[in-house]
Amino acid sequence: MPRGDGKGPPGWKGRFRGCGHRFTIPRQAIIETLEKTSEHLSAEDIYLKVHKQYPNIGLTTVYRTLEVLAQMRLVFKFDFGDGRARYELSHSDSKKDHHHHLVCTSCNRIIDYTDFIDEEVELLNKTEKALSKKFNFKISNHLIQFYGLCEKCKKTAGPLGG
Amino acid sequence: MPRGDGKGPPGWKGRFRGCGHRFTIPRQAIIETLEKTSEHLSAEDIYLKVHKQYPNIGLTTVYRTLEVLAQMRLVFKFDFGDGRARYELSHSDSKKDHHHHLVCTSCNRIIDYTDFIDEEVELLNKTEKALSKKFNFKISNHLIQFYGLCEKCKKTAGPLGG
DNA sequence: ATATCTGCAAAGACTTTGCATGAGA
DNA sequence: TCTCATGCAAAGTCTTTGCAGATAT
Repeated sequence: MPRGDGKGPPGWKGRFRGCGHRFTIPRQAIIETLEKTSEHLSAEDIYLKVHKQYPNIGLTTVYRTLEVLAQMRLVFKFDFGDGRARYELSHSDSKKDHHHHLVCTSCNRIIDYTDFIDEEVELLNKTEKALSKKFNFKISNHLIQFYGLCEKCKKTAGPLGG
Repeated sequence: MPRGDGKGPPGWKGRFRGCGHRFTIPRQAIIETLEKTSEHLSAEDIYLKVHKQYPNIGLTTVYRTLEVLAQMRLVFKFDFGDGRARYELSHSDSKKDHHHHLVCTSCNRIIDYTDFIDEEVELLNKTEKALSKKFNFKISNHLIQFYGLCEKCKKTAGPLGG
C-alpha cells in the first residue's frame, strides 16, 4: 500500500519527494485546508485559515506552495474575473469531484455543477484527442465556465446586469 | 439600414448611444484596433497600437473603454494565466469567428481553434439551458480553454512541462 | 450648456523577489 | 552537512481612482 506516509490518505509526501520537493508542515497545512473546504479559496483565504492553526506561516509561503502544487498539477488555479486567483485541489485522479463552474458576473458568486458533466467530459475527451493530433499539442487540462447572472442578481440587475 | 453611423460596418455609434455612452475617437480607435488584429491583445498591447496613430490617447482610456465594451458584451476578457488580461471582440452576433482556445502553459502561446466547435457549441447550448433551469441562472457567455504544451514546448520541456 | 469622457499622476491590489534564518534528508 | 523551504520586507506589475480640462450631443 503505497501511501500513509505524510499524513492523510493520498501519498502527499511521496508525491512531493517524487518531484524533488519536501513535504513540510506549511505545505501539509495548506493542502489540508484545501481538502477541508468546498469553496474556491484565494491565496489570502488560505493564508488566513492556515494562519489560525499555524500563526507563523506566511502569505509568501502560501503563494509559493500553491505554485509548486499547480506545477505538480495537484491544484488548479482559476480566474473568476475578480482580480484574485482561486485555487482548487485537482482530484483528477479519482474522477469524482470533477465539476465545472457557473460564474455570476454581478456578485461573483461561483456555483459548482456536476450535472451534465459526463456528457461534457465525453465530448471534451474526444475534442482533446482531435486537437492534440491536429495541433500536436499535449493537453493536460481543461477549463469550462459559464458566465451570467445568478438568481439573486437576475432580479436586481437591469438589462445590462452590471 | 440601421448602420453606417459612426464608422465601419456595425453600428458602433448606435450601440454606444443605446447604452448611454458616447462614441468617441479613442473608443473608435480601440475598436478598430481590436477589429484589425487576430491576436489576443492585452490592454497595453492595444494602447501601444492605438498610440501610434493617436499619441495622445492614454492607457487609462484603454482600460476604461475595454471595461465599457466588456459590460456591453462587445468584447470578452480572457485570462490565460500570465497575469494580464486579454481582450477579444465578441463577434457573437455573426456566429462565425467563434472559437475556443488552446493555452500552452509553458510559453503562453494561444492557439485558436474552430474545429469541433459546432459539436461543442451544440452541447454547450444544451447544457446552458439545463443549467439555467436548474440554478435559475441567466447564462450569457461561456469559456472553454484547454491547457497543455504546444509543439515546441513538448520537445523542450521535461516531464513536468514547467 | 451639460453630462460624459480623457489624460496625467498617484494610489491600490495582488503577487513575486531578495536575503538571512531555519528545517529536512 | 548541505540543500531546500520559510518569513519578513521591499519591489514589481497590472489595474483603478481623483481631478481638472476637453469633448460630444
